[in-house]
Amino acid sequence: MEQRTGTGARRAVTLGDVAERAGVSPATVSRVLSGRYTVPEATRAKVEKAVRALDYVANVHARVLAGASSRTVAVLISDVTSPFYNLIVDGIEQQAAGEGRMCIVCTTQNNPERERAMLALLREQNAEIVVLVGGIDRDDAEYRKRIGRLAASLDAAGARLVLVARPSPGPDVPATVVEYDAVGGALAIVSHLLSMGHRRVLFLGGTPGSTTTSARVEGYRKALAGFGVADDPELVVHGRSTRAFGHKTMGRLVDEGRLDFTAVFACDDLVAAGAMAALRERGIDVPAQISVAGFDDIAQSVDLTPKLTTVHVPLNELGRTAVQRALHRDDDTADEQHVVLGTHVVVRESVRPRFAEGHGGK
Amino acid sequence: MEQRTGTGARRAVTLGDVAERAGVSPATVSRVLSGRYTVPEATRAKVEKAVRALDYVANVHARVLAGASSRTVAVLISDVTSPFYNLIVDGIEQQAAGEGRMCIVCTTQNNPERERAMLALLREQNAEIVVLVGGIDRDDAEYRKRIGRLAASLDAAGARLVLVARPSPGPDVPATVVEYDAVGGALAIVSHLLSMGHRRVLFLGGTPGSTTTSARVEGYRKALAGFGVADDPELVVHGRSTRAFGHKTMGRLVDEGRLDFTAVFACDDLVAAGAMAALRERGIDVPAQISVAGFDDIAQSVDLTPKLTTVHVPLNELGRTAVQRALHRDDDTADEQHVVLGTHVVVRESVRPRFAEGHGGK
DNA sequence: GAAACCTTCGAAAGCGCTTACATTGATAGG
DNA sequence: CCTATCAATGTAAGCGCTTTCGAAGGTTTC
Repeated sequence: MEQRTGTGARRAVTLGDVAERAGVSPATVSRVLSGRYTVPEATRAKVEKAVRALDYVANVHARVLAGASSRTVAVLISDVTSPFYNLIVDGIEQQAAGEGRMCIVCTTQNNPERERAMLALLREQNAEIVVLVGGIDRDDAEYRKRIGRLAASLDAAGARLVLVARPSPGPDVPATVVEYDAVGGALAIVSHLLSMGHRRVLFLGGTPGSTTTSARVEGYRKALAGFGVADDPELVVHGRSTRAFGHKTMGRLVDEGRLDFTAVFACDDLVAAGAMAALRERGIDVPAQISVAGFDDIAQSVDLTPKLTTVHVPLNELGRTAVQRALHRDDDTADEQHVVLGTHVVVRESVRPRFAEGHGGK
Repeated sequence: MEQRTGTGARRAVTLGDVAERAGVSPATVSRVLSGRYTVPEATRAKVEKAVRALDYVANVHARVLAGASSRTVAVLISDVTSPFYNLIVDGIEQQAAGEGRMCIVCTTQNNPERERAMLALLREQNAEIVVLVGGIDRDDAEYRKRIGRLAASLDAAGARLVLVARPSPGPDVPATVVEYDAVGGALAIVSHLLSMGHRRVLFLGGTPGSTTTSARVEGYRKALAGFGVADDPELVVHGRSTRAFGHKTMGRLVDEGRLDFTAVFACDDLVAAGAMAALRERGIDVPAQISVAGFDDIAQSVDLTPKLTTVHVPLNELGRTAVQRALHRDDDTADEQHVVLGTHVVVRESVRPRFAEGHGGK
């Protein structure tokens, strides 16, 4: 517990208090606590008893200042509310906890200004590793320079930059990168759509230019090319990756009579959910009239009606792997500092062959 | 950026480096940075220039150790993945960010052992406020004692304990408590069910004994009493608050022929989602044959089929209010340290009058 | 029984910062 | 012109810890 001086001023129990109570020096207490020294059983017992009696907890700030590791993993995401980020963070936290690390999770709310401020804060925190999660809006030279600088500065401070679900900024940047195969996933699911006879496939959602979107569009185009289908720019409609966007935009498309597609590849499951809701409201049956496919395989996609056919992304594993690789980058067992995890199509109910039940698109 | 000495040892830029470069003393740099002193414009400019030139960021640990505030909000939840917690954390982060605070989010993974360890870690962190989110498994004397001790110890260290969506441990405990009206919400929605003619209402899910469950059960019982309906213990089936539990248990109930209810009040929306899926798989129509109501109003409840009738809980506001009250507890404007936010029924499609379409329950 | 060694543990420096106190030079008052 | 006053800034202590260094005492070796 804490002690109060007569004036009401307050201070926490310090290592010195423990030392005094145990009848040893502060140095000995520190040694017992660190656990990395051989301390005779008798001494250790005395110290541990005093620690318990005083309910002592060390002051991290002092500990870090004196040179110990902060044993902290800092995570920066744009939005706590998104299931995509959640699942990644969950993986990060599980692994971090398993390795005895704390997690600091911060959000940028999609505000570049805030991202910058947060990064500064995280640098101050002396985190062991700093994890940046999720795609970025533009992968340009300026961004690469910034990230390179950040990586170098963390590296210089003995910390490690980790990029999860975000492309590598280059091989010479000292960072751990853990991505998933977005192009492959998009290629696979759009091929699935095409193999079911669909020829006009709407690509819906995804901030234009963002790395996440680009990869998914690339897979989409590759699939079209593979099937010899022309790529109609009219069929790519970008926007924010939210349920609201999917809902609003699909509604507008239908209302404007632009229903010249028989399948939709939504940039992610949330957009797919919105789009399906909009179609249902207008009496258009999924999948009988229109097939819908998503991306990410978030938990709720099995609760959509029909159950969503989508691309499974190993989100939890992404998080776990990132922390594991970053922490053990000296071990020869976990040496790889750029890993790409595989994705795969999960076939459920929202995709059906074109004209399967006598309905056609349009 | 950082500097390297010849040996490859590394150190970050310190305040002293800035001072040297600016040609002033460390104290002056500190004064400029803190912003709470009148420093002549010329000096301030010199210092700021040096700060920028060296890309200096202060070391929080040193800063805190020397007595400054950590400006940190620590949050403890059991699971990042749950939409209920997410939305609360989102609110906490928004408010914290608005007030210039960092957030540290930790999870206990529902492990009491881990919760204890985390609490110790958080105490070490010298957070300004420590927020505990969500109900607890048993509100007994032992728990109250523990929380009382924690509150006192934080208070003694100048920090504040905040309880969100968790009942108050007593009026004399120095803590900020922000709850929602769970009993009222449950009362309202079960009354809604009863007013639709349902008489046998299954209560599904919720860890038995947990404060969250207890409050919801209490509202359920009150509603029954209000309508003069006997409370059949057979109709209360507890379990974990997950989709999986709702799915499995509802499936089992149906398969065992225990379908002697016409409505279900699920302890939360996730359980409702699972239950609805199980019913659908067995060809039982919701809401024609069975009505289902949930609790929490998480985002995905509008994407269930039928759209879920549920109780809206102001999760985001819960988070924001908590931080705001805890931080401004001296202001007379925000003085209230125990607030209960209201809940309300959101009527959607999953509840229908009993026998509405010629179907009966059972 | 002296030399060599090991074990145990205390003294003290120092991590990077804030701040109470000291110092300086300028301005004002008598 | 000397001193009181004040603004500007430097000096130095100390926050609570880790860790190097060395002292003290015990054990082994020949």
